[in-house]
Amino acid sequence: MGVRQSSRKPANAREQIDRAAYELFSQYGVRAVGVDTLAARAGVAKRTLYKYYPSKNELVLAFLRRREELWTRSWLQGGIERAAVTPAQKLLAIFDVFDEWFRRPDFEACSFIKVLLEHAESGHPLRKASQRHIDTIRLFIRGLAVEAQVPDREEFAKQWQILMMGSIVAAYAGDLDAARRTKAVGALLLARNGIDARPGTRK
Amino acid sequence: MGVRQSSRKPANAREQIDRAAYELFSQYGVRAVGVDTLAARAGVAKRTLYKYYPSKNELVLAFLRRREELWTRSWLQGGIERAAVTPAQKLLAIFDVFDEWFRRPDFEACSFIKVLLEHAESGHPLRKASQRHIDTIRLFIRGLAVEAQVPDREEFAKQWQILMMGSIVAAYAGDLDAARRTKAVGALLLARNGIDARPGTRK
DNA sequence: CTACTAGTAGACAGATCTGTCTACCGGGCA
DNA sequence: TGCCCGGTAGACAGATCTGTCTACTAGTAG
Repeated sequence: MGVRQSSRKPANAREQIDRAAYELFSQYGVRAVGVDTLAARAGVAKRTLYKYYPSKNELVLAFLRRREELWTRSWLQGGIERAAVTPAQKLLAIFDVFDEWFRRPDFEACSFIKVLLEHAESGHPLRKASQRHIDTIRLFIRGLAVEAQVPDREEFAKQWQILMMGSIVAAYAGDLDAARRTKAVGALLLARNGIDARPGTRK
Repeated sequence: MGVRQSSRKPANAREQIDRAAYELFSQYGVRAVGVDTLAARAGVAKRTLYKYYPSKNELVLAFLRRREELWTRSWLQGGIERAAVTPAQKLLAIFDVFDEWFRRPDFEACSFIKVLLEHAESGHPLRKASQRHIDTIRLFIRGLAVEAQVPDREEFAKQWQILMMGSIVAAYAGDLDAARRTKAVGALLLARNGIDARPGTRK
């Protein structure tokens, strides 16, 4: 029975694996999902999975890379670019994008934070990878800060990321308005840095 | 050999269990620590453990309660009371206490956040318990906001907690100065609410 | 046709997880 | 003396976890 489907859907087993990993890991966390569950969800034999990824760890690393591509770049950065024009407006638009995200019934929080908190051992490859992905996001913020001509870019970017991560955790803890609330604090921080993000310019 | 020690250290098996649970769960997270490891660390038979707690879940709930007592009340609230006098100063002192915490080599982040993020299922008892413990902290903040005569206490408390949680995650991701950075943002938020926390009054 | 490639199904090993159970020990107490 | 009580050590059941392996199949290229 299962045999027949192989000809109907031979479409890259690898892509199926990556998709399933993305769905399951981002929703439930990497510790909570086993490779059997994963293979089943991907509609793929466990053997095939281990052909592409020599260990679950490698698969998780690939998941984190995919998360950066789909979540960080496509969804977050893309959403911001679409929503705002000036760099200061883009910074604030992060929280508009978050606002919609927090209200989705399947809101899953940030995978990088989740993986980071799941691994206490400081040298663990998954922990280090999560840190790097978090750094990547901060570098993006820093870029916007530079464009916005914030005096101390580094300090500002770190503060802004603290706001972002705090709002995500708060939303996961049940505060659906966390994005709106955090945006207000962000506006204060921008103002303190001499940036007025709400000029007469439309949108 | 192990027999002899029982008479030397009969001191409440239960207390030993609670201590071990606190150490291991707070450091490594609840999913990462099994009951065997826990019983071994407590120097107690697994049977004894299951006598006091009918399941691991119950043990984790007890751990969270203990965490609230030791971390939230004793350490955090106690530290704040000791460090500051006025409510506004107390709010800012949170980040002084955090600053020292973040620099400890065994900095373990917030157990409530960890447990929350480890359990995706919205109705899960551990998730709900974590949310309640996070609520407790916010109520404490809210109390300080009331004392400080902040106009909108609820909104302020939620924003302040976002700052707190964001700084903890940032510190766990490697930013040792997260507390100092966040304190600066907190000062902005206080100022916006008409509170000047840095009067001539000493300390 | 042959050989190769990509994949399947699923058994298996060995570790680890939660939770239960038996058999035992030693001190306090009536 | 006899009995209970708190605790120990560790075997066990059954699930689940990562990772390996065999035997098979279907499609494709030469």
